Amino acid sequence: MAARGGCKAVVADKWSMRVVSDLGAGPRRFTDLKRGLEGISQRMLTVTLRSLERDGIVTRTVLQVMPPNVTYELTPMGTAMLEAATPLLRWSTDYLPRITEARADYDARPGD
Amino acid sequence: MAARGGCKAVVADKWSMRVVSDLGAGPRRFTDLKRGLEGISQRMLTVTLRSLERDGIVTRTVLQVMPPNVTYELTPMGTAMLEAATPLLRWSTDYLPRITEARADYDARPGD
DNA sequence: CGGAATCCCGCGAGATACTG
DNA sequence: CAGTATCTCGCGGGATTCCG
Repeated sequence: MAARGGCKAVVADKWSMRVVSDLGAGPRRFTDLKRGLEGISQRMLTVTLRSLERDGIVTRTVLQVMPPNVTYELTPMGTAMLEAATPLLRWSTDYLPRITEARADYDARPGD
Repeated sequence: MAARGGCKAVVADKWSMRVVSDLGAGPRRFTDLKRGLEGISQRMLTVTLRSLERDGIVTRTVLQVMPPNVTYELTPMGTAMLEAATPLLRWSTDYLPRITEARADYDARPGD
């Protein structure tokens, strides 16, 4: 998916799907998103949001005040993407236990 | 999705989804997969397949002959994953033109 | 608050060579 | 054919600092 030229594909990116998923619940501010995404650095959130904005997945709305107020929101295209991704997200949560189990089995095998 | 401990998540990996997608059409041999995946190196295909096997997404069947004959195939879990991913795969092909366009727009903007 | 800029390190991954 | 082993390099991404 659109992976040419060193730019990362949306779905092949570690954080993009999670950000989009979080934004599915409605518009969020930068700091709120950061709080929700355990383990993301400030830099990566910025980079991820810029990329999503560039791809037309989210909009960025700046209120010129002090302190700044920046809100992110899914575009219709972003909403469509989240809807398309929902079955896979469900699969990942449903099957996580089985994957964990499969890994344990694999790692426990004689392995020569 | 199962991203703890330095192991890469299946969907957040550059090649996993494409391999699974290719295997959706039926069992394939190593070299056939490699031919189908433009740009993948031999090493990355090996690594990707090992990871998918470990996660219980594909099976690896070895015929002990010379030259070797190794066939990969989706497990039921792998098939379930592919089915869950289908809407997102469709989205990505459907919307690729719009993403490309959005990027061009973004890059063409005054940019301050 | 929401960034941008800079520094820096580890690992992701290509290239190449060797094997059952 | 289908790998493994090694070496190497680039860049993904964390930590830190500064700014409007």
